[in-house]
Amino acid sequence: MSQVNHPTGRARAGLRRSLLSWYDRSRRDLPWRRDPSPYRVVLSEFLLQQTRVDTVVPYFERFVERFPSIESLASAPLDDVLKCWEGLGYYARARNLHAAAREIVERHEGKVPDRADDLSNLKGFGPYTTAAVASIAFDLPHAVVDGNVIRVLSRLCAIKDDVARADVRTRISEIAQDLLDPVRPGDANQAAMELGATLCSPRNPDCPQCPIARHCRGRKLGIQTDLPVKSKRGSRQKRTEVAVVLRRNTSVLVAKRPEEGLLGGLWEFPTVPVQSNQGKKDWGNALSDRTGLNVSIEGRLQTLHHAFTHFELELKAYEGQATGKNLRPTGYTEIRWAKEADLDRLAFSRVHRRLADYIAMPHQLELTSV
DNA sequence: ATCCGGGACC
DNA sequence: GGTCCCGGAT
Repeated sequence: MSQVNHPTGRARAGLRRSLLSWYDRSRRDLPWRRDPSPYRVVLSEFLLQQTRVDTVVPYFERFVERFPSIESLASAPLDDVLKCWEGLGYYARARNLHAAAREIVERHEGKVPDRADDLSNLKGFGPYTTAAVASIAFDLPHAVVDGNVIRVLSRLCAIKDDVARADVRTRISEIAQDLLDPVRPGDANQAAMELGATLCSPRNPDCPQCPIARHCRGRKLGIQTDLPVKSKRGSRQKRTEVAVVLRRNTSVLVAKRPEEGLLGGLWEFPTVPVQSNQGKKDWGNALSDRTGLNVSIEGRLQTLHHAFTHFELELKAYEGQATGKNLRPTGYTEIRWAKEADLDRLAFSRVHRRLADYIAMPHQLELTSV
């Protein structure tokens, strides 16, 4: 059952040539492609983990402006990096990027290592990012395997097995490595991903425009839109939390989440999980425990919805009153009264940023927010 | 309203 | 295989 069903010999040479010449004609003009210095490649690849190009571009521009070099990134406080990352999601990536920059400065004289095994020892460098940086920054022949490549190759080779399986992933990696153009590995990798991101899209692949359509077994069999086969993700559970906006003069109470775990290191309005049989009294008690103040819940502001990977959050925001002086965070690393005008300086998750924007100007936002 | 796509790390 | 987010498509 190990028959070769990907292009070899002259077909492989033709496929490489068609893919690269399509890429040379059609590649998107992206900021990190204009100057693919190792630092810019590293930065772009971290930003691109789990995130689309269009979303990343403005973040990339802000990052290179704010942190123009590895050294400037390494010497910055993590809070500054998180602030720059705010709204992008998967905040562990920001922590990993920051840690990797520090490792590069401390152990590699500030130079991004130009060998795959050194790269893979850096924080946040998994198989994909290692191969991407090695090939794009240093022209080393390591094939990348990301979601785009999996889609392109499962179609090209008509792989009908569940791509969640480890053995199927291994097979796809081997095919990617075998097909990789050894002369221009960085461009060949980017070409494969670009093809997946543009023409070979998940729902409506534009096969007539595809430079390698004549090699594609999936298309020949008419099953391209059924590939790749992946096990379905289960339905997401729902969670409900209550957040409280506590004011004192022109300040608002905000708290910082622990560095590890969900939304690690981000600020938020004090929040507690709630059960359906609880009321304002219970929420106030829980928020008192969390903050060290004596909290009572008053009027409802808004209910916000937010989707995480494996649950959906319903966040009920209330105004409240607090008495007491001593702030004692529980389950937070820090808690403080912040001037409303200073909320912009702190890194919030999307959902708490929306709440912050709402309390700053409720009249502009109350009609449009959910 | 719901689903889907996208890597690292444990 | 579970934990980590958000935007865009449907």
